[in-house]
Amino acid sequence: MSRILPHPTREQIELPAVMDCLSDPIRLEIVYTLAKREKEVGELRCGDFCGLSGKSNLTYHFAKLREAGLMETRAVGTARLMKLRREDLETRFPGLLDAVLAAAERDAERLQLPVLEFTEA
Amino acid sequence: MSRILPHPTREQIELPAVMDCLSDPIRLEIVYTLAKREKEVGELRCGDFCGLSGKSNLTYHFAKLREAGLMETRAVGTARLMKLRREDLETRFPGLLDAVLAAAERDAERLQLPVLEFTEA
DNA sequence: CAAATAGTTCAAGAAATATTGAACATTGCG
DNA sequence: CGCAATGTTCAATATTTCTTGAACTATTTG
Repeated sequence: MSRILPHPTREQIELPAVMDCLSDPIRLEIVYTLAKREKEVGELRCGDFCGLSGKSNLTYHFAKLREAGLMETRAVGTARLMKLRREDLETRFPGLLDAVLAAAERDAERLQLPVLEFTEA
Repeated sequence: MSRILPHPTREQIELPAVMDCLSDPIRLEIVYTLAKREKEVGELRCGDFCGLSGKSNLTYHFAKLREAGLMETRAVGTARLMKLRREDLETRFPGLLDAVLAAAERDAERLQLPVLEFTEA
């Protein structure tokens, strides 16, 4: 379990890698969920997505998202807390993430995205 | 050479397929070029992209773009004329294409996209 | 310390994508 | 008609990407 997870700097974020991340159903759902719930809870854990796939497969997708610069991961105890790199993405590619999220929202049903309204704790 | 090329209707355009198209360097360059040059020349031909790859490979990528609903292809004589389905994309996923194109424009050099300023005929 | 929890790593296999080249089809032109 | 030009098709291969499970590491808790 590596202590230091490599993240690209803002400038190192590449468009094709970002697009590729968002073209995969599992990763799109992760990003969508992260975006939807970041207002309530700042960060989510790996385990919050166990419904999507097995743990090792999730590790794989999370690595892709992190390496592409879409999210930031920090280790806290035995958990990994993740959040979207909204600002970096917005600075690097203005409007892109929002457009994708809005598109996903529109097609939520078609994409079988989770219904995440007011999940009051 | 099939006479009838299948295109999805506007409503049938799927987000993951669109994102996937735009995550491939060759296809992104095609879309970018199409977008940049549609003001001068309405449509481009397959042959206009021979620099990118071999003809049969281009046929493959064009099919992906067409089947994903990003572009429209019509046969004129022995040529295939293609154009972006801007309106359909804008209606279906507002702001998405523009955000991607703007991102590509910003990174044109990094992505090694062709310099397409005023190519006066 | 022992057990439980959370996630990683690695290797293997499955599946999807991309690339090539040779043969073919259509159309335009002399 | 016959040849050149423009693409398509198909099959084979190469490459990449995704998925799985077993073994492992680190951290917390009792």
